Amino acid sequence: MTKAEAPPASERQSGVDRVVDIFEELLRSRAPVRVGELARRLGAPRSTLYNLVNRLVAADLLETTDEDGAVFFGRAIQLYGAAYAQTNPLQRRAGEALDRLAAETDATAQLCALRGNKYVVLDSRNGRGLFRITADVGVPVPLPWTASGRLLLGHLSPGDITALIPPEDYRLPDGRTLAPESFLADVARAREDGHCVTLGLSDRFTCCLAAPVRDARGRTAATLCFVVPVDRDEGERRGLLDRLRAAADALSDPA
Amino acid sequence: MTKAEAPPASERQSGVDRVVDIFEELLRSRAPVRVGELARRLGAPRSTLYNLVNRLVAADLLETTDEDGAVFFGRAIQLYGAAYAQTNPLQRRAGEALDRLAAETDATAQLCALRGNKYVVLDSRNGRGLFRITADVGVPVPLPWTASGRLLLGHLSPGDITALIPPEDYRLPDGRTLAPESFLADVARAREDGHCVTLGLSDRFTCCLAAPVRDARGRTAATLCFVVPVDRDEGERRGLLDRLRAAADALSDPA
DNA sequence: TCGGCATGTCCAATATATAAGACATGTGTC
DNA sequence: GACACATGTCTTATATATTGGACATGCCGA
Repeated sequence: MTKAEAPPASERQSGVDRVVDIFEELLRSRAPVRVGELARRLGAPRSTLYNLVNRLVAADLLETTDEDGAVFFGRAIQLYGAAYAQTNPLQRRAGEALDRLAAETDATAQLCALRGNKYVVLDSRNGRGLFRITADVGVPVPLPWTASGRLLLGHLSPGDITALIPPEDYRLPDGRTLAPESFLADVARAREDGHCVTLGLSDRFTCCLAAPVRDARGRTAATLCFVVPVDRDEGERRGLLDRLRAAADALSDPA
Repeated sequence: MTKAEAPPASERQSGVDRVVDIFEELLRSRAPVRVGELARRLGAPRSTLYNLVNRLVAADLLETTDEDGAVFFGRAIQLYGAAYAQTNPLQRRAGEALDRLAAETDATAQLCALRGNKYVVLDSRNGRGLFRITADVGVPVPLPWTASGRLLLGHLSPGDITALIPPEDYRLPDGRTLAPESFLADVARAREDGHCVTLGLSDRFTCCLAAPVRDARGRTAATLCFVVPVDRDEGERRGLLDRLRAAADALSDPA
């Protein structure tokens, strides 16, 4: 879907498709990029990109940074995103749920989903605790690194899962490599349990708790999750998990 | 800039420009729209819009609603918007300031700016008070209806201002019509004072306090504002205004 | 039952947007 | 100074995206 085609693509391409490529590249980069650099990364002609970027800047979908001529997303996109967050039923209701969860528990609460073959945070609220563990919305993360990843794949067969996940994604940030079979077992258990908890997985000091938001067909459309320090005791975790599951169930479509 | 061209435009048009038009129309509409309806509103050929919309849906920039085939912004746009909010210096720092202001005062705090010839809320935090006065991000509002509007026009001459604002925008929601000269005087005074307060302007029961965020040239690039019930006493308002001005000054570029 | 109106897909023709390259200008390195 | 490399603007051609219209289908009301 959002599989980037690398430089090789040297065919004449449609403007809209190029625009999509520009947006995806800017999301990856998370920082302003010069037009020439953008052309290089996309394997696109410079003249084309100048043309497109100028049009997008005029429409306020992109902005040029004052200092150098680098471009990034513009104000219009912010407004479009806000309109989406307010209008999309799941996103809106989840946002309210996150507000409550973060306020009541002082933990970081997030809405997560599958995007391509990665996990992304769609929305997030920081608890008021001292340790503000804050993950970036929209940054792709390997599925095996996360509790939510185990839930989001619940509807896939083991074959589909191994086909989806690139081998390098089993290597955790701390260098350990997860056995694919072990991950498949995690996915199966998460489906059984209806939740998933990881301790010190993506990072030695954090505990992730996740619960599935299901669509009308019972598949995991998204997850709600808490990110807390690992040192919280078993009872606290239990309480957080209960809240999380209740909130996720309330967001789920009726079976 | 974002001046919509109505149906008359029956020339052959570029795909990217059509895409921009689609986005702007969806922002205006704030609800999913059928493709045929979209074509009618934009004065564009149906076949073109089906082509473009299908491409945008595939790229996740748009989503089709399950029930009917209506389309609206998609998840990708949400991620782009979040990347903007996090990366753009003003937007990011303002977001943090809003967090603090809303948390400390239990009022609704907003970041506002000029977009075309209207006022828009760019970002907003609700106070925890009982009266959650919540304005929608991205909805265009006539400039004379707002305190921020008076600050945002500070760098324009009276002639520019009257040229910019359409006559109907002087008519307030309650039916009263504001004299343009009176509005010009308000703008001048707001510039003198370095802030603006309105009581029961856009709505009988709300008080708006606004302070300017200035760019390097001293022009008002945006405003911070509080929205509170009118019944707060003078002293409270004074305190809120002081906080607001301090926060706005901190966001302003060094003169 | 029929007619009117909508959606969504497909096709062929032509106006035009994409692409390639030249050009002027600026900048840092040797 | 000369060189290599970057940016941003223009111009021209040709591959193709946009467009108008036809078509199949479905829904609603008379």
